[in-house]
Amino acid sequence: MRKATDTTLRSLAMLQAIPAHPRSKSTRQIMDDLRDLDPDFDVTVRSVQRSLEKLSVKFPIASDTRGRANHWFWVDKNALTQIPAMSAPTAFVLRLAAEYLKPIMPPSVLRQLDAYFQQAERVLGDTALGRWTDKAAIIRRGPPLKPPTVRDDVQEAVYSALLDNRRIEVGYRNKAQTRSERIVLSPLGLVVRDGIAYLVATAWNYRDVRHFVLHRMSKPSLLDEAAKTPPGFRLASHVREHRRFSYPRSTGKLELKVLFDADAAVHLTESRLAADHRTTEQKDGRVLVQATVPDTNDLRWWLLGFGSGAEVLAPETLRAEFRDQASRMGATYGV
Amino acid sequence: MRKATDTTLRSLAMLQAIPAHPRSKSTRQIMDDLRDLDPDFDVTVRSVQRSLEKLSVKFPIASDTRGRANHWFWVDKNALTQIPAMSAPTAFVLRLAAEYLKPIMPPSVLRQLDAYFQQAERVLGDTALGRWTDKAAIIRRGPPLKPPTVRDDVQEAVYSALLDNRRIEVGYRNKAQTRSERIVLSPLGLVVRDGIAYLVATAWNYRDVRHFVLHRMSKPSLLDEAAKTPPGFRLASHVREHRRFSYPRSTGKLELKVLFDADAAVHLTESRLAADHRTTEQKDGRVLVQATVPDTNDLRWWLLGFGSGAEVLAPETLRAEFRDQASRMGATYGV
DNA sequence: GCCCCGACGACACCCCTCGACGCAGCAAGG
DNA sequence: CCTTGCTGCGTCGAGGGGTGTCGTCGGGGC
Repeated sequence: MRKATDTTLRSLAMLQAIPAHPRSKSTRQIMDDLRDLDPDFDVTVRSVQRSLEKLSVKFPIASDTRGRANHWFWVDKNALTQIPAMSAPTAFVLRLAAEYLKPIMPPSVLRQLDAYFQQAERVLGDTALGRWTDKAAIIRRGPPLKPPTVRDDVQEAVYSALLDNRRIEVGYRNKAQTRSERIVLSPLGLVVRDGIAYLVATAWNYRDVRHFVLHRMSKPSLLDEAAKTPPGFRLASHVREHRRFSYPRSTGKLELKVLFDADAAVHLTESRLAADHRTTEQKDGRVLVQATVPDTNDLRWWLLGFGSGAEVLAPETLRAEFRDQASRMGATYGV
Repeated sequence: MRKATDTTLRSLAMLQAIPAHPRSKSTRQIMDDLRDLDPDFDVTVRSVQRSLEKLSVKFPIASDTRGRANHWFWVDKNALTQIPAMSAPTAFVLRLAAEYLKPIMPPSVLRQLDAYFQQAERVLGDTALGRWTDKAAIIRRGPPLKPPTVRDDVQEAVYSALLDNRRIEVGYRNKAQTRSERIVLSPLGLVVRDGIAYLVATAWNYRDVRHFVLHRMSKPSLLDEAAKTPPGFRLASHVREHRRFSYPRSTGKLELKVLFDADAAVHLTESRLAADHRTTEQKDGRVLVQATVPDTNDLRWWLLGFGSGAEVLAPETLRAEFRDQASRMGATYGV
């Protein structure tokens, strides 16, 4: 009674229906999922059992007899096969990306992507002649700040809470790390800044939105209550307005005019500050950069970094700020 | 005469053996690859033909008759199925990563990973209740510099050249963008810094190692000659030594002591500058940070960014540099 | 023009998968 | 303790689909 069914396709769907290790699915549930996916996959339970058994020989899946039912799961969650296979250039880019992300993302967050990075490694291992560490380098500005570590269970729980829109209870240490108290949070969003992950949330039944860093959380437990979102809350505008994050100084834009030393200007002849970015070389070798940019604290921080290598000409208010900075620095260093 | 062969497994392997669109493989070659992979996959050419035909009904693969042979390829290179299926947390992290990488990687480079990002989007689209743009935000320091665009063909050719260790001929515009000349390069490595991709290479048969930015290249053509590597060249040490990249000021380390304003210190109580990083609060509210760090230009740039919010105490040589900077800034702004 | 190679249609064979049935074991409920 | 229901698993018969083989066709290469 074999119908015009495609075993290959069904096997593929089955492999995708099986969850990774900590979770698992009963044979029956896999069959149901399959039928939901495509009515053509409607086969006997016996067939599903047989297929699973067969696949388990060649794929790292295993079953666990709990009660009277067999529960299936992927043994090695890093085992990742994909179709089509990853190409060498893609693997290369993935490697670059991994290198990039390492210093700025919490390690436990990145571990989610380990499977991809490892596969990239495998692909390159097969293809490349030389050693790949010797073919690519990533350079970032600034000292290599080490992001604090986030506990795996915390991270997973926070993601689940965000995904399912549920409340979560965690232990939260205060800044001095002296004591920890349990709090119930309604997660609103996640913000990552310079390797530090903040959960934007409301506590208990309060209405005010606060920030909780993930690396001070412990012993998470997901609650079955729905998260309470303050009416009209939007993460994007919250981030834009909150001083801890974006630091906009005004909503307007600045008509920036800065004179850069030849050394410092090398950056800016290649990258662009804004769409209307213009550079003109001066007689004295310095480079005048003009651009319309948002008025933020970060802009000041970035410009200050050049020290005497960058002279702000306009707007006058910004020039005044820099004059002020210069005089205060002179004071602290006793010039 | 059917042996104990598994059609499902072979089909899966076949799908992986087929390359994505611009490239393609003949039926014969697919068969050979299959046999190389696993001797059990040894079947007639006819069977391979049949399987391919069947798979092409359900998968976006197509054939192209060139000469007398059929060449197979993936039509939609964004079609990516993987086993096991991507979990929601992984998709979320991938989204975060994408957001992170967008401003600092050349767009054409990132496009290699589109398939992954799109799949993450698909997974989240199924799972998430709300809109995901409203649940995660990435914040970086500094103004959003726009990286220059790299031509797709250039990028692909450069990667291939690096992977196969072959020479490459490209058109290269000079800095003023006035004229372009053809050069033959032996690629040694790729360096990405702040969104700008540099190909580290030697030109023609010269021995000196130079840097070529990818966004000034055009009309690439891969040559069949092997790349010439200067004896003893290692990208990692090259990057470390070359002043355009890493800017180490000395090989030693600095015993850094800096007083930060309370505002500025918020960063440093969470992230760590080095393993031996210590912070102690002073009576006046400022925070003393002590750490042993590498002696680089970037460190200076980063510290300068805080302006009068950070006072370098030790080492004395660095303090002298900052005093010098302060006086020069005072001069330019006429304090 | 000859020859080789690859695609493809046809066909027979038989392995492999599928559904069906039955039995055993376990959990829950009466 | 027995019954009921569900699941796993062994077995069996059927037939469909995968497989090798052969023959034909057509396009390049020499």
